[in-house]
Amino acid sequence: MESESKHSKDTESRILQAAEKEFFEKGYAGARTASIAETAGVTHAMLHYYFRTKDRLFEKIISGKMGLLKDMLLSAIGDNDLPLEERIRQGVERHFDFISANRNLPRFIVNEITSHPDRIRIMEMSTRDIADSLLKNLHAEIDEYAAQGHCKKVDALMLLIDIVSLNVFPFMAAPIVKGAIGNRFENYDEFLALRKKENVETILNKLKIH
Amino acid sequence: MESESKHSKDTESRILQAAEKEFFEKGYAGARTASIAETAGVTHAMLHYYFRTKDRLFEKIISGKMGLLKDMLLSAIGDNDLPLEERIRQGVERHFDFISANRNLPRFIVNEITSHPDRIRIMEMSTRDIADSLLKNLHAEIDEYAAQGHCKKVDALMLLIDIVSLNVFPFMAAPIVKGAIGNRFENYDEFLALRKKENVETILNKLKIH
DNA sequence: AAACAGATTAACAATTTTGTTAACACAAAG
DNA sequence: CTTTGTGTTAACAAAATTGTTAATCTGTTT
Repeated sequence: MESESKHSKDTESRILQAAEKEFFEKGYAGARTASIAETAGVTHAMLHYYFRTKDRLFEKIISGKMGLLKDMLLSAIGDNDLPLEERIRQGVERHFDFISANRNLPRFIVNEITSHPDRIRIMEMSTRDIADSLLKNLHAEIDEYAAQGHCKKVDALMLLIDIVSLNVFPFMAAPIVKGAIGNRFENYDEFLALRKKENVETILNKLKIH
Repeated sequence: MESESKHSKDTESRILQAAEKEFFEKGYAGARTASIAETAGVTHAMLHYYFRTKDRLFEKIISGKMGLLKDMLLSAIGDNDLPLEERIRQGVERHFDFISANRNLPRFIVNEITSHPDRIRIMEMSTRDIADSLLKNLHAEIDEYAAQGHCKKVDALMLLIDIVSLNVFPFMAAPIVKGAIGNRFENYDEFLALRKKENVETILNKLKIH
């Protein structure tokens, strides 16, 4: 006899979990509340019992994952006291790993932002704040290192966008990249491991003096 | 028998045009046939008259735009007889311009591929074929130039993915990038112009010997 | 002009999806 | 052991979306 048979308080979190999966995979419009409920193993009435509407459930997911966009950007730049080059190497790697651990987060965010521009205008602002504080530091550091002749004077904003572009693409466009690489790799993760190294080199290469 | 359109202009193409916009913006699930009809300036019955179902209309759009994915990859590498470096510069620029002229095509394709993996498995194959023939040439050329000491020996596949990553991202993630750049530029197109140059340099920098 | 054929519309029907309600189950407290 | 409150369910209702039909219009053909 399982004690979790009827009155289990974890149905709410089960719904959230199932909803996250559904929303991430199919987007807001494509997600079906019935499908979410089925995945969670409950009636779809429960979904309304806990979250009133599909919209409010979606908002719960959004606000929960919103901080991750922040982390996604922040993880691109290390925060310790290593030499700049090493910090950037670590930053790129951490950023790559972060996206790897949240593979469909970028696509989801981009999608919902473009199809509901109003709903998430807050995010645009917060993105700006994060990027601003991030870039102010990075920009100053690069200038300092460049003045000392240790690296080229590259634009911090462009460098940040380079990092995010290179790291996000192999996950966001995974099905297409998979098609392009064909059978050159055992599996996709093997390719990703190489890609991570390649991205680090590409970024550091932009800083090298030659 | 040549006179196909009896009454109004070509409503069929107007519907197709409106449908493309709707599908590209909101994806298959988010698109509304009524909205498409309204944009086209006709009753939504016309949509069914010409295309039976939403599904068949979608397929029409897909097959029509499918060749563009091909072009998108092919445009990444020039096809004339300039020196390799110049060819790549031209290729990157043409690729950038192509995406710029089809700004939401990448997001659309990626989305539909991930939410209907079965429907478009053909594309995975064709992508592979294109990439294969493209890379075979590029790979040989890079090796040749590298042997002559004109450039570093970089992996052609990685270079291709670099190009596509860097060029696609500022369009695919436009709302987020817009947030990040804040008020550093007059408008987004001004940023894009600089970004295009930056991408060319980033790619060519990977080939330079130092 | 009459007949004809494709194009168009409005009203309607079917289906899908979301949201609600009322009854029921069960554990804990009085 | 009743009461009480929350969790649960099935059946229902409402809304939204897709798909259909029959009647109408318009240009073309005979």
